[in-house]
Amino acid sequence: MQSRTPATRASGRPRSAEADAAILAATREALVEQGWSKLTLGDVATRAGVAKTTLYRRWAGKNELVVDAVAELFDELVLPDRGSLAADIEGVVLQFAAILARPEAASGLMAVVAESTRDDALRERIRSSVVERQKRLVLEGRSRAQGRGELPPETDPEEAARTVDLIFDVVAGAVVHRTLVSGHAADQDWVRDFTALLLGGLGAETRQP
Amino acid sequence: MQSRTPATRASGRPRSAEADAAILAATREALVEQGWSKLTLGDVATRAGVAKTTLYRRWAGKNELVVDAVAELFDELVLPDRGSLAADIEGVVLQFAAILARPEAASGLMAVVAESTRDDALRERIRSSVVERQKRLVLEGRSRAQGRGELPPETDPEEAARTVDLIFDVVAGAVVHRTLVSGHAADQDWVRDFTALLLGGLGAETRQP
Amino acid sequence: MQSRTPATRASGRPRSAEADAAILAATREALVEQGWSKLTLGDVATRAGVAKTTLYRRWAGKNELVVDAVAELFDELVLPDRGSLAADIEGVVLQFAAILARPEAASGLMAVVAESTRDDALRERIRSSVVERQKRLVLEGRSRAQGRGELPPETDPEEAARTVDLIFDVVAGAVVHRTLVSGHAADQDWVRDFTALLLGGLGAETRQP
Amino acid sequence: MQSRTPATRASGRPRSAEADAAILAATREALVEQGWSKLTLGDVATRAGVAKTTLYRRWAGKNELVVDAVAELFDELVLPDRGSLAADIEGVVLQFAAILARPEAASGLMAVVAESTRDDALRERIRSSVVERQKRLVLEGRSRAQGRGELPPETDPEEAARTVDLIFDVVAGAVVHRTLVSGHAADQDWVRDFTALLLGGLGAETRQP
DNA sequence: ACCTAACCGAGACGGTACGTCACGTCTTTGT
DNA sequence: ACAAAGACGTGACGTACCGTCTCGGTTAGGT
Repeated sequence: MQSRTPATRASGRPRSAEADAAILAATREALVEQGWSKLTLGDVATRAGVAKTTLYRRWAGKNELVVDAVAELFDELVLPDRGSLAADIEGVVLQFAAILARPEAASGLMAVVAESTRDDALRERIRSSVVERQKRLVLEGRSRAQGRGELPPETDPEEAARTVDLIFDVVAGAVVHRTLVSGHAADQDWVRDFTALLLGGLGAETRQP
Repeated sequence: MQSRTPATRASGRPRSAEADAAILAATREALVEQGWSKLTLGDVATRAGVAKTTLYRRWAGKNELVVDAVAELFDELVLPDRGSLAADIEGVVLQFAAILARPEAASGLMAVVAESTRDDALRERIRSSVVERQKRLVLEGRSRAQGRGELPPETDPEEAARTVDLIFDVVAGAVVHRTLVSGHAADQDWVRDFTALLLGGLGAETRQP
Repeated sequence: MQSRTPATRASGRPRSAEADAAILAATREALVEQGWSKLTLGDVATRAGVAKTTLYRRWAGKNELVVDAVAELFDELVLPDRGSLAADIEGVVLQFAAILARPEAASGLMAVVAESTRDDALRERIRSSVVERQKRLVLEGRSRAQGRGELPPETDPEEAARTVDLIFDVVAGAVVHRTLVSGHAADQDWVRDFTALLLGGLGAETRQP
Repeated sequence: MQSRTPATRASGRPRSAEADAAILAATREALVEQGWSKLTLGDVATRAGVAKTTLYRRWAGKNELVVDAVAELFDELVLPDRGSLAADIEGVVLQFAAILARPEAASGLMAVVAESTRDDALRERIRSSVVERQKRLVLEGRSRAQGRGELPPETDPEEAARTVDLIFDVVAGAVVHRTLVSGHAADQDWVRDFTALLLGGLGAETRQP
């Protein structure tokens, strides 16, 4: 995790860069083993081979640390090109569901969302580093579908933005609710049903004046 | 709350009935003022005019207490009869959004959902006392729409159940995501867009078996 | 145990006589198993097959209960007639040491003595039901020794009383200290040495007015 | 108090030296005001201007703390040189009685002795830090008396040790019993009588083969 | 043969203190 | 100059007993 060059002595502060990665990895590891509420910063520091002070020097607290640790997980999402809008959506929703099914994501993400209801800065941090960052997938999917002729080009840019937001709320919300609240896996069958509903709704919506 | 069996002889001093109500009210009050993470059971006990031990005698911990306190909030949901399925859905979704916008609901609910990712009993408690309990609204709405001829009578009961679950995941999930993650109110306009998407999707789904 | 006044009308159900004995026995049992500091009145009540209320109706608290429970132990002391004052003393001191070596006596007695340093009523209760009650042994021993001609008849009654008190303090104190503080058994050898010292001291004292 | 080994590397912030003294002083203060059974470690910590955790970091519990707090009291004992063995003994016994008459000593000491009947480590702690530590007085008194010719030089070292122990049990035990159980002060008169008895006994004992 | 008052068991109640844990801050020493 | 180690004040935790208070039910007098 930290020893890369055991030959060269590390005088000064060569540590800084590695420490960040080690801490975030340790945070995810601790989330898996203990879950949000039993995760302690002291334990994270120990796992990362770092002093507690070092940790506090870089993050304000548990919330901020976990947001950063969890946000990295979502960067692995990619929009597959399966030939049709429906298939593309199904693919990315399944990936999203797979990430959410991982204990470090589920436990950590919901907890910081809960905290963010009383902490605007935290909500903004979540929005920008988790949500907004993945909106690229919706945009990319739409433009690809437009290229295929499955969707008409948007006319009103403002309404288009509203639709992106709506889709995001529906997709992310439904998968989260299915996985965490209903307690069932968002598996192939469910994703197919859900995608059908979503596409049907979008079609209907776009058809209406 | 949990006593089901008056069959067992009631020996000794009976539990105070008022205490339960006072504790749940105090819990909601504390949720509003402090939020989940700063809510302490000692404080709740004090607010309720009750000893900490009394509280622990009835609830296993913070999680269970908050589930019960929050669950009561959702009992006030009613399905309005506005003449059309779309209007009915808009009405109940707006009510749901209004409850979620209340700080005691948002903070508490998300937190216990986060906790429930590592505690199956807690998830089940949430499901049965919050989610399942409100599924009545979907059922009632559907049967009313069927009466009006807006929806065909279901043929396959199993598929019908799956659809109810799907609707619930989509509605609850979308509203929660909109309110808590995106950080925008689920207002009239948004609800209208969302309802249109949902109904369109359902129509499309039922049309193409 | 303490009811002296049958003057007050005895209406209603009378107190169970068996309960008293059961409670005191249970107290001693609990003292053996848990020791003073871990002895709880709830546990004593359970052992005695009695409700906590019954116990509190009869004793003011742990201290008073333990004094009564322990006091009974010392009633089995008898002054043996072994033919000489020295032998008599050795006999009774050995008996006393044997009682003190029992865990219910040691743990309980020292604890209530400690408590009695801040509670005059408790000290008086200890004095009257434990100490004063056994002073009979000193008196009996002295009169027997006088009968044998080993001790002269007392001339000054006040001084005689003072001597009895002194003997009691020395005997009881020394055995307690040997057993509990020094942590050694007050065995045959020690008792012989101690008795020699005591008798020598008494002889010397009475010789030199 | 307990740290003896500077051999172990001293890393991290060292323990506050002042805290130890403040805690022991606060303990004695609380013993005076509340007595053993109402003394709480939380209160001691508050009085000492120290956190409860600091206290628990250094002492295992109430018992150990009180032993250390009380032990310091006995360090002020000195053997006066009054010219004769009897006078020396009277002097030191009076000092001992004066210490025992102080509420912090009486309440605390008896209580830990009571506890020690079920805790060998505690008894050993009491023995070594209270009892054994003051045995110096007996040794010094004897050697001084031997210098004066009041006592013969000991011949059998083993018997001499036994005698020291016996004297200690008799002196300490008698004073404690007089003070705490009989409830009378160990005043000048009583000490004179007691010393006479003790010296007479020792003389008689040493005279005997 | 009832009354009826005091007893009894059970167990919930408002409290207090416990001993532990994690927090976030602050000294130290070492490199 | 910064990092590790770890002690510090703070405050909540969940538990254990305390001594009191209902409860429903029992048990002996006194009438």
